[in-house]
Amino acid sequence: MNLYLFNTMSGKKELFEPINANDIKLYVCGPTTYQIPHIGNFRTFIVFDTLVRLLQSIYSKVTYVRNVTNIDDKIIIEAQKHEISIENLTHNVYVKFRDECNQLNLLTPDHEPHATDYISQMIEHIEEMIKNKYAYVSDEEVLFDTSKCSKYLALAPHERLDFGNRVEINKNKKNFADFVLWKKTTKPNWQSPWGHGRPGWHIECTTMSKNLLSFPFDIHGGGQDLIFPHHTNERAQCYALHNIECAKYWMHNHFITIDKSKMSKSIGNVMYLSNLTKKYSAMSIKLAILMTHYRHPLNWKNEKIQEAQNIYDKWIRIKSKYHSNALKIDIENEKSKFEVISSVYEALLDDLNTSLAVQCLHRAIQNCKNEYQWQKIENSLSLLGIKLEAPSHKIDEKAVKKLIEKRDEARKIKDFATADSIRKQLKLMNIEIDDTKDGTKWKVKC
RNA sequence: GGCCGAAUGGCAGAGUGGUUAUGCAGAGGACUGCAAAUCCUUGUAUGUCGGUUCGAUUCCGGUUUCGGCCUCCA
Repeated sequence: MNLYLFNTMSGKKELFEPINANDIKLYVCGPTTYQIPHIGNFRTFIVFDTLVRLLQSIYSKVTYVRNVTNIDDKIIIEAQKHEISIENLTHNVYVKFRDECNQLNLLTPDHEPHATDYISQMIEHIEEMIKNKYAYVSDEEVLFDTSKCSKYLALAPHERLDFGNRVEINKNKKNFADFVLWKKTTKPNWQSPWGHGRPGWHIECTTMSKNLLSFPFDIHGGGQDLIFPHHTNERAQCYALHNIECAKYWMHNHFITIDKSKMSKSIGNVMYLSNLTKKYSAMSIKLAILMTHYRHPLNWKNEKIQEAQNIYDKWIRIKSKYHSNALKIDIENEKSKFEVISSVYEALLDDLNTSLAVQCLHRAIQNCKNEYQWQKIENSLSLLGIKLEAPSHKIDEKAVKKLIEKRDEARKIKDFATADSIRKQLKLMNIEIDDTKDGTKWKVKC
């Protein structure tokens, strides 16, 4: 069983060979909790959720870390805007974020470190970098000296470091690409050897990954836009501390676009899960995202979610067939609980080809003959983190049954006008009915 | 400007040097009082110009268009 992953570092699909097969270590850059993440942000978390599930199916232990950046300029601005404390803002956003993760059936990471819990370790690391001559202190900040890192642009070889005309030049910097490790500020502030201030963005991830996973770890993931400068700088910082690569494999997902423009808060073309779930189920939104390969752009359209919703609804209907005993067979042992559709698995092992995996699922579902095979299909779906569950609504069952009885009576005396009007009434209650040989069945519309 | 990526049927989207996936939508049929669902049948595609090849959607080169990164970013 070989897992191939596209490594940004080499620009190629590579055979995944773990550093230690007894404990696979994965770090994914998580949300900055100034605003609830939009669906584009969630693409990353959905993609790496699938990766973690796949890794868990192969290896006995997977340590998954996804951080929470809870200190950042944007957070400070947002808190001021709403006249609330930074702690309140970041906590509120984090709670909502976790709720949306649950709706999307995302695994809870083994560690979800909050940046503010690691300030003292960040300070230690910055001190060490200064000692190793990779960092220097200016009037305003502590800066990282990128010229000391010979392979600084290894992850992003196409970047150029001579575009000074595009950005305001910071006179304190020795090199244009140098970045901030510690910024001297009064609000919010932590004490440090360089005075009051707060850490730079890049050191946060380095410190958290070092503390929870140690270097080097297996996989570092995130959105494509983090390649430069964030991940480039994380690499550089690890070199400054240990003179090694921090991660063996770097994985980056492409963006969600709307009208071909990247979905981003700065453009303002964002979609939020809470809006989408008013019309579509969270699972079908997840399915819609997994129907495109993670390294390809995903242009968001309502038609696309509707398609996923149609597919998901159909799967729910098919599932109910296998729970009706009609096709039940004896399952010999517990084995089928762990078996998956091999074509689905192979697709996932090939650089997480979730799109192909869904297509293989269509075929498997089409050919499914018995409950044993259905179990394999559900196992395969769970590799994608997709649960087949009809949404639960508060329904007055008695009222529904009464209406259906009334309709059946009308049908018996061929009063179809009354029968149809009752059906309309039920439809308004979000109830779908189905006239079968065994009588009228009803269910809540997905 | 530098670099990178993409281009496939109505839509979405994989794979593949030769038999042209798959899904959604559409059309026709079966079933049904009518629906819904289900089943059967069905059409349409590889941006453009060259090259390599017996054969290219696939490999190579040019070109066009779109998008991304270039210290806000998933």
